[in-house]
Amino acid sequence: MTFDHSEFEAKWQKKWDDAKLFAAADDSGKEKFYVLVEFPYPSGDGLHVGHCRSYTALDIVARQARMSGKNVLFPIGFDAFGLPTENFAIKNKIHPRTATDKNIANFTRQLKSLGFSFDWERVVDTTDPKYYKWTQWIFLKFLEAGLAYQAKIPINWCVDCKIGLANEEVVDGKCERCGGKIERRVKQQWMLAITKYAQQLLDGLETVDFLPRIKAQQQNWIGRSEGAEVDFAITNSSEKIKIFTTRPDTLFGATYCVLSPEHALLEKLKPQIQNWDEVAKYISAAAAKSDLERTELAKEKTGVKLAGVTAINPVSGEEIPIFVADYVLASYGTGAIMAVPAHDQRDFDFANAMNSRPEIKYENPIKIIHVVEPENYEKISENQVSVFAAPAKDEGMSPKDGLIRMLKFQYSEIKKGIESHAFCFAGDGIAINSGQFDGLPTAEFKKKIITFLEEKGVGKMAINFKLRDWVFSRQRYWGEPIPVVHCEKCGIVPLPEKDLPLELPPVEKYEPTETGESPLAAITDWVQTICPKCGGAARRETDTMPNWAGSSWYFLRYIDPRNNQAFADPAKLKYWLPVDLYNGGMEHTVLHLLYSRFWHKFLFDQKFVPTPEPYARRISHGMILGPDGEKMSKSRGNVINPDEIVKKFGADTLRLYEMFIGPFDQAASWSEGGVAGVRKFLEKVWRLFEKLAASPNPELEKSLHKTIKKVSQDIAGRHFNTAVSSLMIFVNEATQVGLPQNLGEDLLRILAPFAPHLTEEIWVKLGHTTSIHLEKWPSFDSALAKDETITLAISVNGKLRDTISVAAEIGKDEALTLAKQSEKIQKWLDGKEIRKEIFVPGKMINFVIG
RNA sequence: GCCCGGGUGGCGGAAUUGGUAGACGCGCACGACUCAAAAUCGUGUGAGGCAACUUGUGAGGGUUCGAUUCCCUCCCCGGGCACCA
Repeated sequence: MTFDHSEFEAKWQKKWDDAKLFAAADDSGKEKFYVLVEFPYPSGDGLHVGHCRSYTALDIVARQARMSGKNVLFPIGFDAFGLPTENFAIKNKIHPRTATDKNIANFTRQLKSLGFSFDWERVVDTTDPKYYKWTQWIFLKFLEAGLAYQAKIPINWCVDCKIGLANEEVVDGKCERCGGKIERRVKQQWMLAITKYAQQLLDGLETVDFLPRIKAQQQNWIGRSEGAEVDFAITNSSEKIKIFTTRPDTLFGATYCVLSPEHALLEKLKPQIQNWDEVAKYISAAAAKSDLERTELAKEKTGVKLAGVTAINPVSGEEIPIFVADYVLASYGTGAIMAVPAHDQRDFDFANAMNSRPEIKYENPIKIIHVVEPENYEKISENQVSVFAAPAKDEGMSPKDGLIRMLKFQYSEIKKGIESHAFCFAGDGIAINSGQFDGLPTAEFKKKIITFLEEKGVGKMAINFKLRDWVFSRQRYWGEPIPVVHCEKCGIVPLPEKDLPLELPPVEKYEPTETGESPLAAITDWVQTICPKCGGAARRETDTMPNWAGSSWYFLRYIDPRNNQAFADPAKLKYWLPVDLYNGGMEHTVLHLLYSRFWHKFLFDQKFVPTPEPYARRISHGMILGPDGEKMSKSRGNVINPDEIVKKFGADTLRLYEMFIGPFDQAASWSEGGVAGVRKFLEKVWRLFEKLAASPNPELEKSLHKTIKKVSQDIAGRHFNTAVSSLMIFVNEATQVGLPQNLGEDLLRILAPFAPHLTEEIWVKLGHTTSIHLEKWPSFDSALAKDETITLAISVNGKLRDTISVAAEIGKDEALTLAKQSEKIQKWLDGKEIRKEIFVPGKMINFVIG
């Protein structure tokens, strides 16, 4: 009557495994197709239904590609270094190696229980020394190229994890993993110079097919802005302030400069700064604040005016004050700015804050000089303007009109030479109060002023990125050891290649230390070593790599996973690269995805890989939320365990349900009822084959061809939900009229990638001796997939009034004649003049009447 | 504030070179089978209306013979970035 999935799912999984049915061949004459899913972090919690969504979708793509004659590489592995395992190991007093092996075994069991067509011959594990030998090797290449370096810098220190973090790992001022507090700590750290690749990482995005939101997020993170670097001379000093601005056209309005509290110039100017005590106090107060505090307290701007030191505006020649203020960041641009309070919101706020202090207000208030007038007042948006005090409300005038009236009045005063402290305008426009440049539109002004500055030797065109170099050191045990030694004589000495891998030593205690040193530092006989260069005493580096290291190149290792001479054979790399389709979570867009593109671009420049980009196409799946519509979490108690669904309903049901749940790239809530509905569909399929129809059915054959067409197109477009629904429609129809075997076999073929176990079981029951998964993907006959008769909609004045059934190829005249014969239509047309008759072939007719 | 998504029945969602809104599934109602229930099968199901018909895709405008789809203004939800000069 119905089927018991437990009777055949495990059976087929084992048979496919034993037969190595899905192993990719490196020497195939077929067209290659590399399908990649982000390899999981084998956590103690086991597989998440979110993994299943991603893996099932790409499994379908991989299976369909195989059936269509492609040589498919669909690998899987484990990204197993990382904090949760280490913390689990510490808590339960077991070695992280043991915990990792156990977790990998559990994940493998779960992945196999879902029937994914992974190539199990190519599994990689980032914590395997045979694997991380090459992670270390790539690190040494970075070192050789000068892109890995040590720096003493303030880093993001997670208090709970006791570990330094990259900027990318800090979310809302908190640790990306544990959500704990971040402190600033100055530490000697290994860095990777990802900023050297900022432009390439940006340009590369134009050459690949990434989902628009992924591309936008990467662009956002890289944060390129174009502008100018300008030197401001300092009175009575040979020093100068180098500033970066994106608005060099507002240079005539620069009425003060600001240095960030960390700026090196402050120390140099110390002898001239008359209020050094006050300045020093401000600097140390700023240093004590965390980044989060700095931005949280951003509402009120603070700062100190340097007494006895001023700068010279290079175009106006005006002497202007210098401030130190923490609204200027040391890490961006040159760490110093020219401030244009008339055209920058932040500078305007700061100027107002300072001008409210009596000692500044009465002595020497900050000038607010407007140098840009809006070109078209009607077009300005309200958020380009900020005002010191809201203008008086006028009866019957919209806020925007009030604003425009105020601006027009203010600018007429400004042009009379009166300074206005009332407002700031941040938009583009036409230059005023800018000497010879008056009348120039913003864009043109920018070009001209840069040329002018270059000729005068006080500035140049400049580009800045928000992207910072990658903090690559971690002070924990469970990561790849950084393969260098510190020699008193020779300095930093890389380990020779023959000494790789540098394995993690066994250790008694892998707890993090309070001092912020790696647990490895305590293993004296491992730390103390000899210098490979001079043979003298040396100390090993005790920091390890971040968990992003191993995942930055794993897709390369899949191509040649057992190679001991190289990370992969160049000929194999040339055959398989780039990855044709890569799917993963949105949460990795500015972490893993950016890092791995960076590593790949570096390896390309070093001629180790044949393509400049690793991934030709990147897509992303939406999250699966709990039945309550909230993110699944243990504390909410809304976690769905795939094991339970597989046990109760079967792997095919879980797979099919997760495809049917909604559009692949959008978030979707779990629904128990939906799972049951999909299971019912599969039972319907089963019953259909228990009693096949004897006679052929041309009508049903037409439907089948339509279904083949739709499913093929939907897999290509990754509309898995509608592919499932079209399969349901066909099965419903077949249930009504009976399914002949020849049509049933094609149904099984197109259902096979979705429900591999059930289709294999039925296939064999039909008497076949080879696997359905070796079958050819059916092609459809366009003539059969087309309808001979169609329903033509007839509307009057755009409103549907009747439908008629006609031949698909019907012409306009004939259709109109038939339409006019309809009683319903006659009623609407009766006594009215037909002004227009519109005929859309195959779709509809519209009568426009008076 | 800026940059991406998204807003359609009781629910998940379908339909966009503009052309019958609500496919498919869930839920619900009724019917068949059954002593009964479950399962299964069948019928119906946006709202209002006996019906003719009216109305309906976040709100309001616009273009069009015709708008979920295109344009303008705005609201709400989700994600990312944010004192980035």
